Amino acid sequence: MNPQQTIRLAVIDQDSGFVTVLSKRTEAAGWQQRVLTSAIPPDELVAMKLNALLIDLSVLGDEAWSYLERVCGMLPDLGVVVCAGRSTVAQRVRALRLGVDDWIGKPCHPEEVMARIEAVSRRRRRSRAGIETGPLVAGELEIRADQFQAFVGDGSLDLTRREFELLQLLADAKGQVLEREAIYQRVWGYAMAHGDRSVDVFIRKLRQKLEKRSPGWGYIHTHFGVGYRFDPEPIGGTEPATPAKEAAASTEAPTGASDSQVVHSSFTPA
Amino acid sequence: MNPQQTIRLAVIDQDSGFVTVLSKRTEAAGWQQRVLTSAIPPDELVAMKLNALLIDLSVLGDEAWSYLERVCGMLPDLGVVVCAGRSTVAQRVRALRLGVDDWIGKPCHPEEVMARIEAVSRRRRRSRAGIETGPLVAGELEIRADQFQAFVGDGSLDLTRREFELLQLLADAKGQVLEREAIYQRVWGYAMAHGDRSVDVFIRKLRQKLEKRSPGWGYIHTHFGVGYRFDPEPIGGTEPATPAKEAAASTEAPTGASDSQVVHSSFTPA
DNA sequence: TCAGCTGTGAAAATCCTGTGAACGCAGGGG
DNA sequence: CCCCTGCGTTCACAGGATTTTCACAGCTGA
Repeated sequence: MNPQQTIRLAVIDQDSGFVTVLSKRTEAAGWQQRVLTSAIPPDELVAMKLNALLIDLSVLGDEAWSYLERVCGMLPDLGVVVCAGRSTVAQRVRALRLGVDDWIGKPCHPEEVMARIEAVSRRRRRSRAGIETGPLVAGELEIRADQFQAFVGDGSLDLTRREFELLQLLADAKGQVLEREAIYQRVWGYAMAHGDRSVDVFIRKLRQKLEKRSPGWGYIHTHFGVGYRFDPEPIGGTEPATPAKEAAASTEAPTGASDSQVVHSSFTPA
Repeated sequence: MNPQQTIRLAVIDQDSGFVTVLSKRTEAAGWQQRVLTSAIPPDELVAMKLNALLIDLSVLGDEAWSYLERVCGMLPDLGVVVCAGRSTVAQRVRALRLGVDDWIGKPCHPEEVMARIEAVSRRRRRSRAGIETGPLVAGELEIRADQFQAFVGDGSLDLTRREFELLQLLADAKGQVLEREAIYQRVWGYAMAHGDRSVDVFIRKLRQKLEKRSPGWGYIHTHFGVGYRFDPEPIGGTEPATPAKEAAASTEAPTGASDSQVVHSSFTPA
């Protein structure tokens, strides 16, 4: 049901006409997109958790090659597409050898740009899928996306598809509070009907299974009136046998001082 | 691992001038290259263990799209680059969406063609490499790709073509859950029609044959709502001859290897 | 304390997979 | 040329597994 992963794209371009047209299409396609008018440090790109980047060469100026080299070096899993008005074979070859995935000449058709970006991120994903996709680890939990399975210390957790996708989503956004609407949208793939409690029910199932296999850890925290947050935290430690009673009463952990930002549904692509 | 893997390229093109020039360069670069003047069945491409393919669209004629779909479907780890004399945006988009990795217009510079092929195959290092060396062994099963046959301890399993390809695909991805769509795409070569149950039927046939020749082993596991996973695991400790419902009834195996979500192939008491 | 949320347990509704069997097709033999 | 056989595909059904829905109880925060 989820073969097509949403594309998280950043566009670095000053050609507002082009960007506007492209944005309209990407939005319609449900991509998450961020537009920038100048180059930003590669580490900020890392933080954006992108899977594709479209850069107009002219924005980069003299730094172009070194910038591309750094970006490709630091984000080996990012699909990088460069576009440029005029270019020579030598430039294109140089960029491609540097690690850039595709080069498109301008003017170009937005549809083709999108198709190429899709191709590039498809390839990245595939190449990572089988080999050494570092499993997501949290607390005693380990999630392997390629196996559709989650593991706790002594074996695999027995999760259904929805449970797994929900857990994966939460764990992927570790530390962030996700609103129900956003969760529903991303796991179920469409908007949540008014009064739907499915998310709550699945949260409960996850909590039960997690508590059973990995007692003494609080994994999923409720934010009243908002949603849920995943954050593995060993609980007090006196009563591991206590049922799914949450540590919601206890005030916030000292660790998560940084991001208590809520992810709103409006940020979520279809 | 070697960062720079030799590229094994096949070129399908009738433009001898272009091919000659390109060959000179690829040879100088140490690539292994095979030149063909007409399309060959995707399974023969599989046998060639390529990591990149360059096709001139005009060679394909009317079959172009279905051929590309089959090739991209059956060889998801292959970098496919299409080149063509004249083309429209719609054609390029269609090809890219079909799974083609790059599209180059002719005339083009050989150096750029090579750079693009490199870019496309850059991330295609798969663990398949190790498998080529010897037969794939799993449980009591041994699969020899070169002979198109599978063996259990005392003799060969006779599998039909589809059965063999399915088994090979699964075993190749031992431990990973493969979704039905992905399986179908890779074995049949094109997208699965909605409601098609062929995969399930072949899984059953495989399970029957495996259980008959190698009882007491669970080879193919079902992940409900997702797909199948190949992983040889001896069932129950003591009585391989009676895989009744006991296995399912047992709550949790402390060993952790077993997973009650997984439906083991069980033979029905007639 | 109150209205609004969330946790829970269980029933009801859906969806998914295993299975047996029929169908159509292609190749080989008679 | 026709029949037989092996293979791949399709169908319909049954039994389960999973998801959704509901009603109610327990909490939360103002």
